[in-house]
Amino acid sequence: MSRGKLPRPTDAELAILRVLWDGGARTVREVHETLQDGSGYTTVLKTMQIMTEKGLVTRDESQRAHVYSARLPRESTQQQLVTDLVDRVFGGSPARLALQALSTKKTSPEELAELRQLLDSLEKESGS
Amino acid sequence: MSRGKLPRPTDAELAILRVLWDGGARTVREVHETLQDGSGYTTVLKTMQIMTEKGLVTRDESQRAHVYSARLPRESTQQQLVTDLVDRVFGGSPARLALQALSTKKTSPEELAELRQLLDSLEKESGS
DNA sequence: TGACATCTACGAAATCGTTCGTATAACTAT
DNA sequence: ATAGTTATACGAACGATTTCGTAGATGTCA
Repeated sequence: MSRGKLPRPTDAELAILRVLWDGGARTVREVHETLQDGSGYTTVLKTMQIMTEKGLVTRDESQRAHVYSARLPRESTQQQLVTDLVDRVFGGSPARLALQALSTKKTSPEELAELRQLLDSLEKESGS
Repeated sequence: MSRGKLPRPTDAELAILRVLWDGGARTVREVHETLQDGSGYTTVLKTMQIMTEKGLVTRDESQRAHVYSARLPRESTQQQLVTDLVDRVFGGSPARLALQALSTKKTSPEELAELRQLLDSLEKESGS
């Protein structure tokens, strides 16, 4: 197992991955305490066990309280989910998604500058 | 029913919505023929009936073969799904998602120009 | 009219995601 | 050692999604 493409994480799984991405390796107890949703301890445990089977996380069993880590970095999963959404609802055009995302406003000048920079490098590539 | 916020469409539902967005109002048979996946006729029918209950589509029952239409335009659903993804995996920052989307390349010069134009108008707003 | 085609409605099965109760193992401290 | 705490494992229930078989209604046509 744990070979090949990983499945798209579910909502509950994503919430757990966010905790692992933000804080690094964590035990079930730590994840459960960080998630301040109403879910019970065994619910989080069960979900993390399933995530282990799916290969979404790895775990270190050398201690009594197993220590879980995200298998892929945040950026890989973001990329996967973006590509997925682009294919399913934006006809395969990442630019369409970007336009839609940016039209929600809430973008800081710093982020706008960063985007402009990326646009520059993309145009340089295609225009070379 | 059919009031308030609509649920996030599932994958099968999205495939059907794409057909309705692309081609306008359609009967179950037409949708089924357009979708060249292996799903059976009654599967598509059942899904579209459920979508009617959820309010994702409306239907005209005046003919024997009911005619279905997407309840929301493509853009509204795209917006909903983008906002959803931004909140769930991009810490609420649409610009982060845009950056991730654009770094997949596959963006035409026309789309780049369009993006640059959007950036211009966004910067003008924030800088006013 | 009768045979055939086409459509909706209904319901049931299979799978998945989420939840948690309970059992059991392992550690802690008296 | 014994009681209490904390961990994993297991399995079951529930709802949602996807699938489709079958029944029954409606239309067509020779």
